Amino acid sequence: MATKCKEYNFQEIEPHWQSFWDQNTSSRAVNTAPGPKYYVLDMFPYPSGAGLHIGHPEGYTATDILARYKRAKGFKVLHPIGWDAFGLPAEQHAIKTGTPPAENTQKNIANFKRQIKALGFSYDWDREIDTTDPKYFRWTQWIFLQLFKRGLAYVDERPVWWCPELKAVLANEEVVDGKSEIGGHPVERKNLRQWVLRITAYADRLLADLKDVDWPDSTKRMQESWIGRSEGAEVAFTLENSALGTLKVFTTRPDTLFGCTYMVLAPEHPLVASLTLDSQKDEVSRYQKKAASKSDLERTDLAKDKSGVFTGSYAVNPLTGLKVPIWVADYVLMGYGTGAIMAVPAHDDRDYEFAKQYNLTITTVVAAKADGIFVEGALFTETGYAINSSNASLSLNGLPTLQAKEKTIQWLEANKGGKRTINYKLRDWLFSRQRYWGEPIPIVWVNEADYKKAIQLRPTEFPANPVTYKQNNETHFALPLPDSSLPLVLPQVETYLPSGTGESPLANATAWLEIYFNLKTGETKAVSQVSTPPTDEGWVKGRRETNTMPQWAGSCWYYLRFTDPKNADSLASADALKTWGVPDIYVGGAEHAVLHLLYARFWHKVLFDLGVVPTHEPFPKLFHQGIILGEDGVKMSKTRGNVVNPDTVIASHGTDTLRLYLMFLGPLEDMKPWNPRGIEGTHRFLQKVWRECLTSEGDINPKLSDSAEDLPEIKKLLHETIRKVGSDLDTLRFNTPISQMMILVNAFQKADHINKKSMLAFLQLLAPYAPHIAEELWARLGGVSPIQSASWPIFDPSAFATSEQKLVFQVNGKHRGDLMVKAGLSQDEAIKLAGEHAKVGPHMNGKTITKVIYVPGKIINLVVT
RNA sequence: GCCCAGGUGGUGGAAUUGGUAGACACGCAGGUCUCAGAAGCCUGUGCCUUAACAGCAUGGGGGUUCGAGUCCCCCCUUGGGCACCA
Repeated sequence: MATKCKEYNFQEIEPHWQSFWDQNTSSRAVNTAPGPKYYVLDMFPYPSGAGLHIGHPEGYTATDILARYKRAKGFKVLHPIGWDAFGLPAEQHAIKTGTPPAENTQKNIANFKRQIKALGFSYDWDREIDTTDPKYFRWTQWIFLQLFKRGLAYVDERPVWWCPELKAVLANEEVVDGKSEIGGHPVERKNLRQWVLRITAYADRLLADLKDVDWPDSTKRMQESWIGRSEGAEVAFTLENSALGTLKVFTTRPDTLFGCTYMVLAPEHPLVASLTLDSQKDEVSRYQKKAASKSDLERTDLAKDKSGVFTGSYAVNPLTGLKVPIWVADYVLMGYGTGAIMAVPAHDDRDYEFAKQYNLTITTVVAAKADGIFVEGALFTETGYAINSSNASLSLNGLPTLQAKEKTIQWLEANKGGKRTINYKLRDWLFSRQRYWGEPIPIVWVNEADYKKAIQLRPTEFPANPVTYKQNNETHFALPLPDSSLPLVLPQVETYLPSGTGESPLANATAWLEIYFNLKTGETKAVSQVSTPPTDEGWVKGRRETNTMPQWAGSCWYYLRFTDPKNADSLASADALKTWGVPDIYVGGAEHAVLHLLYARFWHKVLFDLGVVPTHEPFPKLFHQGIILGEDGVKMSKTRGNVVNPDTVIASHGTDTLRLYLMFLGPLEDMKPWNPRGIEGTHRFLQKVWRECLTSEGDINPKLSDSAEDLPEIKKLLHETIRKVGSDLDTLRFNTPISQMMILVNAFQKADHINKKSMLAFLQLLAPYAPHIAEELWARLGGVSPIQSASWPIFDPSAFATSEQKLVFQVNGKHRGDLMVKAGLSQDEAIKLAGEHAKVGPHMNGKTITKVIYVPGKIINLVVT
């Protein structure tokens, strides 16, 4: 039932239809519904305390348009939303106020939900998910255990930001200019025990499978360079002190091995201590200390000047047999390759710069041309031809770089001096946070004897190699919780402040932390509440993991949960996954181009290997909406005071106007400034639509006729509009259909009568963009609600045919005039008309036509001299 | 430094992929209606000059073509990403 508004009263109309859609479950996705499926997904938001800003509804409007369009086209549509609700701000708020983060998070979710509902998005609210809900994160924990079982999760000492003053580990964003964000205290790097996921094991597949997804090229390229695959060789250099074994390096240019005149170790390299001669000890350890105090950022920031110290030791170049000095320098990173390099100063900028600084030998072994002419001691980093590169058993001279590489690798492999290797920039994923507000990691630490007992009882749940760490000479073994004891929920704590030892606040939740654990049943008892330890078989004593998961965890698989959000037996049923699969389109900001999308792909591939999901990629098609800038052309921010709140716009102009305007602003993918004045244009458009349908008394406009045929121009325009709206939506162009609809309505306005069916068809085209007004007018003109259940209009190509076409005249390529001509005009007739044309003729007078280019119905170009 | 995407009126943007540059809208100016205003409607609006024609114009310069915003080369510039990855 429509409202009875006389004027376009959006404040009445919008809530009215929102509750109608709610009651009619218009946007519910039904697994068993007929028709092809269409799964359209937004990147779900983090429900911050600040509420929605105008950037959220931009992407959400686009996906809502697609959802409504596809429903009208007969698809069964899955269009869900949820909350990525673990996160640092909630924790910081909890520390400040003492309110449990869960409480504040729920408050923020309620506010986000209210705002999103006011925008009229057709989400299936029955499928709403919340990553902090134990029913949800039970499966996040389950996936973690699958990773653990497959040896893809391990613990390692990793450096984190540590603030001695606050006695807390800080996240990157909590460190500003080397000081803690809170209080401005100095921070340092400190090694702490961390969980790490072995994403590098999937590096090759994460790279190769990019070819199978339809993503923006820039995003693919970012992932490619993040993974950073490079081919080369590992070369083992014999050390002068043979007791120390060999020094292994990675190089992408094995062909330049003859030109290696020194070597460099990263300051953290394990061989530094043993390679440093006594005479150099002081200098080297001073250098190491200096390097350690610098953060990664500083080390790369101060990259202009190279620095390093000589260890006093030498290695032997396997090809030249010459002694090469071994240096320590922080331009070599421990985290990449082997943490040591062979330096070829003649053919690498960094080595060249370093060699110049410390007067090291520079030997040229590659020349630009095959004739071997080169400038001694110059830098040449490109590929070319090998020179000065031969010994008794190998000669590369004259070979182009590519072949020289191959030949060197073969020689190395034959002489056991090295091997072909592939290296990745990608590092394993640091997966733990020393925080309260995250998914608890479902691990209990036990001693070796108890671990062995556990393996006997539950042999399938353990990785091939136990995950352990050592503390105070005691080795702790990671014992996974059995499935039956998930979810492992967060305990209530008295304070959300960090424990002070570098562990999370969970380290203070003694009753939760120190437990007796039954290996068979998963049952637990708090040590503090048991006077005598249980002695029955299966009980062991353990300490829970105090780290929690990072915020990425919950967002790594949420798109799967939407297919079956209430399932208590699995993360989603095979049937639901088969019905809905993965999103047909995924829309979100480009700021997640690397991390979220890479992590989600990694988990998806693991789940694929486990047989849980049927596809090897989670997001076959991805689209990034651009950022909406403030009125001043700068990114919106509270401090600048240029933030636009959707609530304000909805109150003043209505959500239909807002949605339409967000799309009208420009291509979805572009970065574009918000212009508060422009919104009037789309609002006027909707008012014009209203007036064309209804009189000022709210009755059907008498110019709408049940019987009278439209004029051919109107008919043509309507069908062109049907075609354009459809084809543009299919190619994700959301701005141009609006212009076309405006052109149509301008024509409606000028016509003295319109066939009512034409107006109804137009309302269907408008409905995905401005669903409330379209629904209202549709009902007032006698349509059956909801409008999306009426099948999408089909355009009739015969309506495009006209007897007259506009022909453009050009003389020597310059536009000189145009004329409506009959269809099928011959070239000779066209030339004749050109000569007679008042504006075209004079340009031809007294000249000879030497060439004619005629595109019938479009253009004729006369070349004259 | 390297990689990527852009640069079109006063403003946001359009241009069927080599065929009328500036659609559609904002803004502005004039008109109509009105006692007056608002809303609506009509007209105009790239630049320069003009009575008019013409000329110029898609960041700049060159090229290909009958014809270039669109294709090619060089340069400038804005934004994004990476950054001692051997």
